[in-house]
Amino acid sequence: MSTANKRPTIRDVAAAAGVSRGTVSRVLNGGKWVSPEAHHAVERAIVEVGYVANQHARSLVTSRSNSIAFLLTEPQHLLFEDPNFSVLLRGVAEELSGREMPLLLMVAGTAAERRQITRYVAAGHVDGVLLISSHRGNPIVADLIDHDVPVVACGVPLGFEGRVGYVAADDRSGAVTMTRHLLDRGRTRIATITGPLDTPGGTLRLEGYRQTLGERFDESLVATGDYTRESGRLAMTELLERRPDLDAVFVASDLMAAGALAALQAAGRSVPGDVAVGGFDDSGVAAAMHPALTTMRQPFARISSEMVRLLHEVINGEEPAGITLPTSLVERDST
Amino acid sequence: MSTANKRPTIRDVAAAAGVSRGTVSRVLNGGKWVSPEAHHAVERAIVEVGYVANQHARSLVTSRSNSIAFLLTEPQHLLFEDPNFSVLLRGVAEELSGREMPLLLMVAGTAAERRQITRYVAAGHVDGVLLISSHRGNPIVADLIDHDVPVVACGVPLGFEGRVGYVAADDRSGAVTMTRHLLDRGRTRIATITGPLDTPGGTLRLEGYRQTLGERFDESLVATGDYTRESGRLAMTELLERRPDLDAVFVASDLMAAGALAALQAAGRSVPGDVAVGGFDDSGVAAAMHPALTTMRQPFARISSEMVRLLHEVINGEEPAGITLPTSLVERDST
DNA sequence: GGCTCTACTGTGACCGTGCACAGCCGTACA
DNA sequence: TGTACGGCTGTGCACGGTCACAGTAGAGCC
Repeated sequence: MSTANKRPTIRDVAAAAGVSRGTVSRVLNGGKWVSPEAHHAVERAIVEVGYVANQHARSLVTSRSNSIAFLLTEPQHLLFEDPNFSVLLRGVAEELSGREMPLLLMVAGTAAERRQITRYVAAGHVDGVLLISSHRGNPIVADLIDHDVPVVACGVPLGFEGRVGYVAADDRSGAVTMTRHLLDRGRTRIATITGPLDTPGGTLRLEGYRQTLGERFDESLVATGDYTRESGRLAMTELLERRPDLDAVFVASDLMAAGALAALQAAGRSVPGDVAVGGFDDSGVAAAMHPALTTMRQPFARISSEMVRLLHEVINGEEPAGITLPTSLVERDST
Repeated sequence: MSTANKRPTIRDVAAAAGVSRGTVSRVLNGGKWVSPEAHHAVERAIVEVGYVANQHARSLVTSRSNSIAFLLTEPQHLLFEDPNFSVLLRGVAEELSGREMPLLLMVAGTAAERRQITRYVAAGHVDGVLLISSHRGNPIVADLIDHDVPVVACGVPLGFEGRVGYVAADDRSGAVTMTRHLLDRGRTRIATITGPLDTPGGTLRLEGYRQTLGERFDESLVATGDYTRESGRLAMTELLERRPDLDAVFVASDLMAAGALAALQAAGRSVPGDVAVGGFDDSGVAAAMHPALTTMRQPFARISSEMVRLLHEVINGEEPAGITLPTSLVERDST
């Protein structure tokens, strides 16, 4: 429309259909208590005048924004490097596009951003928040809880269990599966590179590993990274120094596994000949590595859709639930 | 607030400050024509009652949403794999958080999504669109132009030049710089792996390469990929078959360069000994490769902020401009 | 015929802002 | 003293919807 005509309103539709505003509104919201003829006339009028509902007017009276936020609270280098965020974001966007609900992206890196976002969200500008936050006791989570904002987290929200809903992969049993897999391959000195221990992926995957090894667990085979590629490289180097006899390593993320692989190759160890390497996530990098990485697949698509579904439940007044989804072993060439 | 109190409105602020709604509104929108005492009283009252403006009510009367959209039109595998999108997205989000403007993420993968997004955007639910679209003649761009939606594209919008604003890295001269760099290194049989030729990064970088080689340009040294890692691997394999004597390759993206590197290593060629490899983007993968990749750095942070700035200009009625930003050579170990 | 009940329709109030307009007051100037 | 004017303030209306409520019409029953 290059003409400066105003956008058609519900009144224009009503006039075109020969009914009242109320009837049009009823058709728009489910169409109950509307006669078939009126229903039909309204629908024809809508396409005829090219009507699109004004979301602001609607939100003003319903005090529902019909939008949700995707809130990132990790330092920015992780967003850059870690493909999991992108995958989740894409999954959520896709899930929401079907419901005609826009997704607002917010990044709470600094304390100032955190305050601003809390204000904005608490003011009711979004109906709920999908939270990507892994570190224990993240203050923005407390802020959101204080303001009664519906929240669903990705991964167990350490320090806020029971107070916010979450969707998580089963980190512990995934680690059990991978550790068993390495044992089955005949490995006896299995090391691990964990994520930060104040994150669920860090602590739960370590627990699964420890629980599987039982008596054989040995502190000297444990190193900790921060989910970056570089930290994986450093941790692997450290492990090789400390325990040159290790013959396998379970790395708590694919990206760190990529770093570990580089360290192993730099040290002249063959994979999987000398050392078997198992990852976690099955993110895009896993299959592209050389050798291709055996890893635990997280069901990201399902995590996305469950997060959206659960958030809608919470928005509609349900108590926040916790959903744990199974992971699966993807065998490739590194074990 | 666990109490069910309603959110404070502009009337509550007016009452608390002992002035009228109009005065509060004036303070909120610039504060002109307000006495210092009134101004001060209103500001105190705002924090006292914890007032946050209702964006929906505001949008309803101003018919401005105070939000913009980040619109992705590429097939989803690119979003997964290509880190450039994430970097841009992060940059834009950061730029906007300073302006207290939310960013809506939309993905137009299918034709249905495209129609839905066009409807939504044309209905005025966002003030403007930051467009990530590279392929020539993308239909959604035509849709947006038809509906007079303010648009700023990332990269020259082939087929719509002059009709939408854009911010782009100087692809052509970046390619010239890299090709010259390879010549300076004493290479004489320099191949190239281009992006799709209906994208600016594909065609302009090829032009810069061709222009620099002049007489020495040879069709048999050109192969085309689609910006994915795998396509880089395939193109490199093809080039090696066709021209086993090549001693350098300029790859139009880092991700394809990663694939090319894998193909070279698989073929037993040393880098940079036998073959020098130059990339484009300086995305996260460049420094992590072995050997670390020499590449042309795109100024992503600046591209983000210029896109936001330019979009605001267009929203405010300025004619859409085109901004071209310089790239810079980052020398590492692959050349 | 009067009553109730169901299925549907129209009307007016209201959501929380911005904005045009009118009004007020004090000062400067004729 | 009257008048014009600039700085500041309050009020009514509009934005485009939803929702509660009242109202209508027909069917079924006594």
